[in-house]
Amino acid sequence: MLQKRLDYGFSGYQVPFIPRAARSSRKRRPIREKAVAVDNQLCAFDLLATVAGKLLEGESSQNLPIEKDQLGDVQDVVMQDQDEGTLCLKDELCDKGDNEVASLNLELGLQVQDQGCNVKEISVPQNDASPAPASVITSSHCPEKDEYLVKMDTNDDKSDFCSLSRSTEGFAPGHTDSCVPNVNESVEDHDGKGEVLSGNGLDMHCSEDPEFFDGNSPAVASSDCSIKLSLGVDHYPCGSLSPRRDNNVKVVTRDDDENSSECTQPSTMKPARLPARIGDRRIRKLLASKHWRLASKVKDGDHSDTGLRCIYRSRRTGYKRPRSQRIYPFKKRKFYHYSSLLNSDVDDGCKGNGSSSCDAGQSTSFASRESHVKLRIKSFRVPELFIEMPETATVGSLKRTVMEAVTALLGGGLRVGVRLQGKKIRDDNRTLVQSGICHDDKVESLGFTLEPNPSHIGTPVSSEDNSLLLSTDVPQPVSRCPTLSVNNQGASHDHPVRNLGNFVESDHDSAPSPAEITAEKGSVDSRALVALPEGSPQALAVVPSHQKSKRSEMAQRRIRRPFSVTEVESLVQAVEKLGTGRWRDVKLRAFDNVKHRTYVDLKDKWKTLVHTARISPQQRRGEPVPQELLDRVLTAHSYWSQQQAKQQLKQQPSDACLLL
DNA sequence: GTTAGGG
DNA sequence: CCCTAAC
Repeated sequence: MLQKRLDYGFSGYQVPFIPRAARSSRKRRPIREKAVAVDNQLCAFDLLATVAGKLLEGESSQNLPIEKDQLGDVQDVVMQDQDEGTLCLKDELCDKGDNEVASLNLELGLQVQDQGCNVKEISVPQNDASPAPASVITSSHCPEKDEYLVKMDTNDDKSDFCSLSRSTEGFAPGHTDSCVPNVNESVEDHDGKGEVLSGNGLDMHCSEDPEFFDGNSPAVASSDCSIKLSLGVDHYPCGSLSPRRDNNVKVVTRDDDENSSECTQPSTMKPARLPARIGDRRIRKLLASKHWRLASKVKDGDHSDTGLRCIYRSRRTGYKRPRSQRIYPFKKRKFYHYSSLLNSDVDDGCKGNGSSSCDAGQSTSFASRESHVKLRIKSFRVPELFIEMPETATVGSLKRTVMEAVTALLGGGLRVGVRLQGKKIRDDNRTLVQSGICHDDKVESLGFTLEPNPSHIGTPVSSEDNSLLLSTDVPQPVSRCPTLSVNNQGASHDHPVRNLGNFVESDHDSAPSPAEITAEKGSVDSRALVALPEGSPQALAVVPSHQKSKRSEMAQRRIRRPFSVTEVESLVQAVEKLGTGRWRDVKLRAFDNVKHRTYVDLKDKWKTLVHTARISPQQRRGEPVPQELLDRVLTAHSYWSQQQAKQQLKQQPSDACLLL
């Protein structure tokens, strides 16, 4: 049966939780128009592209000028009226009545090297709670003409999946203007009418209705790989698309942890060759389980777009969390735009045919002839970024921050993982044939993931500019724009007990680093790349987008700041002295100058320390705490527990007396 | 505002 | 870390 991919909404790279300008201010500039212009004229070079491209050329991102036209979408939303770093975020972005959050949208073409690797999409999941690592989802059975085909010699065990041949592209320029598919239509298509979402069937149109894009109307979009085409690079005519469109990487924001593939612009890039991260900014992913939970309820209950909802559900059986509420017109537009392109191209292929026939054609076309394996990387998923900045930060710094966040993410030690039928292929020396990556049936379940590179994890991050610290807890425009104050390192108080001097700058130490992000994502990467089984309903990705402001309405969750060993040491020492139950004193004693550690935090930490000390070392996670410390924890805990018991025993009699 | 404990 | 009850 024909599967179609219905995707909803995310065709952009979003950096959530940056307060967005209020509607009023947004109106000042016709975002939509601008976005369209940018889209159609293809003049908005991806920031990402810029980063990656420049980086590939050896330039330091620090010196990367972010031109306006390169940041089309970003500035449309956030950087209004700004002239390089003079506008206060606070003024324009934070102190607004509506709680909407801004989204930095990076979505442009990535014009990197001509590597022949087909990166169809980079999606940035929104949901941090789903630590889905970057992932590449590939599918080889149904390349469209605008895709790159990964062609590999099955005997070449040294093959880099990026060094592959690529197919030509053939975008019809005329399609660039039509981008919004009719939702219902798409739904029907998916329902198995076997009609390929293409040219006519996919009569997309650009809706100029802002509301349409405002996240209130679910929309659909792209054809999935399930649309079978006969393969072969040769089949496809050279693209007439503008050069800019070529080698396009789409950055898509997603907040689900589900694997999904999306058809977007073909592109090339060298994911693994990006330089090391820029580590001096705090980037952090936000864990907000409760928010998501809440949003989830809303999603399930409030959506009346039945059709879409159905699809949504059927598509995402393992769905756990709501997608982003922050969907913006331009993003969708672009997305649809891409979709239409792709879909229209499908026409030329085996239109309306089931997958089987095409698959067969494919397998014979290359496998038997050249013993090559052609892979199509349908989607790259890059972990989401959360950025937090002080409201007083300048727009210029915001730009730099975003730049660095993206750079850090892309360049910060990502490696490629290969999965076949859900199983990780670890042996790099095996040939494709040996690994079973040679028959199309297998290739279908082949997936690539962008995984955190172990060698990069733990890269120390330091910041010399506190005003630019990135962190994650800023959904709320004003209330919590963190005051990342510069800790006065020299201000050691004359406390009776040592006030861990190194805690003073603990904002640095414990602030999340890009490495942390990747690490966290990686911890769950096993789910990240499950190749989409053909015909599986998950080919659909329709996302309701109503919960737009649900999250922003809630107080944001603080960033997670794991206790360092030093902090634990200090905590233990204080508790040994003061005992449990006097957390305020503990705080004052040992963490007085550490703002982000409240006495509740200390109490919680002690709780977990006790627990940690009781479990086997194998069960422990995170930075290992020296056993010596854990022993002290247990000792102190038991001691003070006894003391408390005694206290109560003492009081008991008196209480009895009082009662009498 | 603190403390304690569940989530 | 969050949330809350209880103090």
